[in-house]
Amino acid sequence: MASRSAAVVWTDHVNEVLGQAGLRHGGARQRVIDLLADEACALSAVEIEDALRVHGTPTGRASIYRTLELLVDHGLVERIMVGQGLARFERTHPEGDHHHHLVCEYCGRLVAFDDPELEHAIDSLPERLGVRFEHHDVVLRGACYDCEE
Amino acid sequence: MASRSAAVVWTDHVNEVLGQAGLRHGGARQRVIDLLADEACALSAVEIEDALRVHGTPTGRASIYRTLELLVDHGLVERIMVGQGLARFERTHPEGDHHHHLVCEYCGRLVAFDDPELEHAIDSLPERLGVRFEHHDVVLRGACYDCEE
DNA sequence: CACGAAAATGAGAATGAGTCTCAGAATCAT
DNA sequence: ATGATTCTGAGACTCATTCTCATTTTCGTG
Repeated sequence: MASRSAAVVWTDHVNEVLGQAGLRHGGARQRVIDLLADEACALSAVEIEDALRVHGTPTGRASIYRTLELLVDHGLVERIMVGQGLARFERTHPEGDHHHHLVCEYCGRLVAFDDPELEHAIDSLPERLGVRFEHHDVVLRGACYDCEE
Repeated sequence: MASRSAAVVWTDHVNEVLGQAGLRHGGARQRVIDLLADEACALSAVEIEDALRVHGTPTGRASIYRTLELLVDHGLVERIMVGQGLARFERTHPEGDHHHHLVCEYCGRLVAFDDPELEHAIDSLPERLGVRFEHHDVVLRGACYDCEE
């Protein structure tokens, strides 16, 4: 059996989760899902709106935001606050691996990284501090590889 | 010699740093500084604007944002992005100690915490990943002590 | 297949934090 | 006291995001 691409795996997973949640199909939602499936990097809602318009299928802003919120609520997409009131959205792996981001202050790019030591420090925080939390954002602001002088 | 309060120490430090930077005095700026000195918890720009108006000294929004940016640039105040495009501002200790925040998703409160293991993991990130960064935000979203069920 | 209740959609108005402009007021070295 | 420079603030503006509500689509059921 040929191995299927990560995009297809993710799309199937999304449709399964949303189907189990009792949601109906809809054109706008599927368009956003398909776009996120094809894009590896994090998109903003505005970029999604523009991409769909350019692709020839203008889609209402409200539907885009609704879909993104729905996907975030179901853990299918991660919302990354990159500052200045702008959010970017990126599909998550069904396996639940986790990574963080560096926002380059020079070129604006978003660089994902993964660090077991950091992850361990965060995971063990609840017991050390006695707090409970569902989500955590770690955003570094600095220079990406290309913008190092 | 009587020990002076943290607020006074901070205010003196701010005025010294700004004086060395060759800035002149100004009423609006001093009002924002005094308010931040008296408030231990993180304030948003809107809260500062409201507090000054209620205190009987309405202050222009532009001056408030200018002052906050100035203080952040000089490392005297920390900008905390609590999500939804809202920033909160909190004075830093001159000694440069560092802490992070938990945003309570139930009551909206901001709880500061301090954790050496997490701090170490972050501090050692640049050499492990080969990136350079100036700032980092760690924001947890969950339940504060009071909102635990 | 047709019906209709419930869900999805989208155009555009509304919101709200933050930014910008620019004319007038305040500061301070001389 | 002077005047170059800095500070201030009213309000217009930006722009991502949210809201409204009338219309369209979906899909289980008769």
